[in-house]
Amino acid sequence: MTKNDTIYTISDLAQRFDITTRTIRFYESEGLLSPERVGQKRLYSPRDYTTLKLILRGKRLGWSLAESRELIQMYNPAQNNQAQYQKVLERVQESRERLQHQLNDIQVMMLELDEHEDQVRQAMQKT
Amino acid sequence: MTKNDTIYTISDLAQRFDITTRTIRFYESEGLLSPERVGQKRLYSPRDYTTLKLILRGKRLGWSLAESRELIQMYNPAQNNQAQYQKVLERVQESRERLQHQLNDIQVMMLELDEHEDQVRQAMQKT
DNA sequence: ATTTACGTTGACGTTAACGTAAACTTAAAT
DNA sequence: ATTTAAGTTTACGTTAACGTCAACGTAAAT
Repeated sequence: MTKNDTIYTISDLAQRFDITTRTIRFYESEGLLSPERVGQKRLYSPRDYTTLKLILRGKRLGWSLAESRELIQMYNPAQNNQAQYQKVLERVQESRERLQHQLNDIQVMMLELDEHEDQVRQAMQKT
Repeated sequence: MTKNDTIYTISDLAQRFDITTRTIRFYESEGLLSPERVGQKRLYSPRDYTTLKLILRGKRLGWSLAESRELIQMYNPAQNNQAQYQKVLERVQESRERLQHQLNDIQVMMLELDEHEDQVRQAMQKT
């Protein structure tokens, strides 16, 4: 078991993900991140890094911060009994279904783009 | 060439798409729809119907109304010269790339869900 | 004739997701 | 010792995408 103990400052993360520090602090205030503190300063772990990556991926798919928070909590190993585990599995399934729906929407959109490109090309010929 | 001349009232559309009439009027005010008028009343064509479907599909993918408006204009046959056609083709390509990126994000998310489900199931076993 | 149902145009309110600016602290560099 | 750079909290501002009235028009049903 190797432990990756890289540590990021807030501006580190801001640069890497091309967002502002304000955004990162906002996510924390919304309960999506909880970095360590050394005095006043925030210090971010690799775990925080991947959490942030997850949030931004969610944003690109139109997920709200509230939805991403659900996802994050789902990934957090805070469960211990069977009932909790079962709930997590249900949440996983719900997320999968949402993604599947989005995937379908994308395919439809792509088909429409294909058709339209054909039409445009034909119209170009006739000129 | 068969012509589908079905006509919808605003509440027709609202029911079918499970949105409010306010939303439909708002989309019009934002330049996404432009229904016919009979007196004061708005009347929607099959074309308006598919436009609305496109808008809502976009929303499920996190597209802004401004982005959907671009799409809609792209689909509108208002172009006539080669330069215009060429621009449309470029727009089509940009949309495709965005969709492709989103599709990739979805696949990554799904893989992570798979992995996590495995982990949860293993943890359940050990109990 | 008057409910009733559906439509219209303002206009102000709300929420999510930050932006922006002020006032202050702390650590490193000159 | 004091700039300089990065960080902090607090608070008000902004934008997109509608929600929620209010006040009114119109057409069909009783």
